[in-house]
Amino acid sequence: MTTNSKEAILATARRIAQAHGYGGLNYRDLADQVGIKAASIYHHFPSKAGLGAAVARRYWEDTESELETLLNETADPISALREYPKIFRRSLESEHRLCLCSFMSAEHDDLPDEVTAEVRTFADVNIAWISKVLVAAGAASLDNSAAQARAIFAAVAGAQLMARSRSDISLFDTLIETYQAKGLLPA
Amino acid sequence: MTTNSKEAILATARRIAQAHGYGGLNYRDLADQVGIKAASIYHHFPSKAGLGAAVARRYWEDTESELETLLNETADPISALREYPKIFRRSLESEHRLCLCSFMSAEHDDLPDEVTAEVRTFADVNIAWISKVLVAAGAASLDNSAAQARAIFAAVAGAQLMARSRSDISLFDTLIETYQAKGLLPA
DNA sequence: GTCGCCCTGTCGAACGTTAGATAGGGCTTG
DNA sequence: CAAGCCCTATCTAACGTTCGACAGGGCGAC
Repeated sequence: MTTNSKEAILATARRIAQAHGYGGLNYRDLADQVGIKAASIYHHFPSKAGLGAAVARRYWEDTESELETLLNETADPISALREYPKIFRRSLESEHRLCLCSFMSAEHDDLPDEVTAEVRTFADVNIAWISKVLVAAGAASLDNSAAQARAIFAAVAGAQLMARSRSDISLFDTLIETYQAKGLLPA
Repeated sequence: MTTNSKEAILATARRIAQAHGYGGLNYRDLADQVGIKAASIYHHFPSKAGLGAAVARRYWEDTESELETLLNETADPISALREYPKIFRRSLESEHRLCLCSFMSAEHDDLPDEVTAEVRTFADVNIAWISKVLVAAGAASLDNSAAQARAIFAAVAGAQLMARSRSDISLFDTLIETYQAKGLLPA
């Protein structure tokens, strides 16, 4: 039961932040959901800014390994790219949650610098992966793969945001299908 | 000077909400920027939920007339569509502000119902306009124009969100260019 | 072995600040 | 005078944060 609290705090804070943002994350609700008291959180995370940064860092670390697993376990790069939007879909499936990076991007002006840095890294990780897979699939050249990767990332994030605002996962699916029909994503 | 306060409150609240969201909008800062006292706002808006709804409603009303003007003053529908992303670009230009609808979509779970309804209408207004112009331009058929319009709206909103998180307007421009290159937007 | 010490994890209680909201009074305009 | 508008003053609730304390385990000194 010792170090489990720290992991439980991280996981729960991530869930809350995906639904309510950094500003909507508060120590009392977080502590309640973890099953400890608010003051106890300070033993593991000395400030909200540090907690937010730790949550965001863990978020992109998890995403990074998830993306690598996806690439390794998929037959070819094109199939991996086809599966990519499902990562965002899964957030919607479980409690209408948003990509942490999207929410925190909106909150950009009110975020501590250490949090902003981790949010930026999340986008970097995604873009680097998409870019790499695009090149491997022969769907983009080296000099324009980054631009295409950014477009894919922004479009998928926008689709998730819109689907969430309508509480309609099928809207996310049709948006992705339209992107595919237009050639922004591989069909 | 009578009704000017109400308009000033609306305009200032809109600016604040575009930068900090509904949750980041508070009566004291709003009153300070308007040049009155916080309690005075209650004379015009009896609750924060009502204020938020009024701001969002005014936002889509302004956008609706702006879109009609754009369509009327542009030579052809295709040109109007090409100009469409510039509406989102202008928000970025003035103080890195986000589309109010995007910010409030992220905050969806914490929004009063009356605010959510207005946010939804903003998206509806945009999609209806894009859909109409797509058909007029012959760029989409009647039965799939709505899907394409939704994809355009979501992608442009995503581009704005991403550009803002990097504080880089040129990133927005290159994202739009990539959308155009892919045929999601008319080139 | 056991005593004393420190470290870890958690807690209750309170801090100062700020949130939205209210009551009541005083201008100004017609 | 009455209505519209804005004020001062205040409230309750919630925020992040701090503090002192307590339980339990590990560990070296005696």
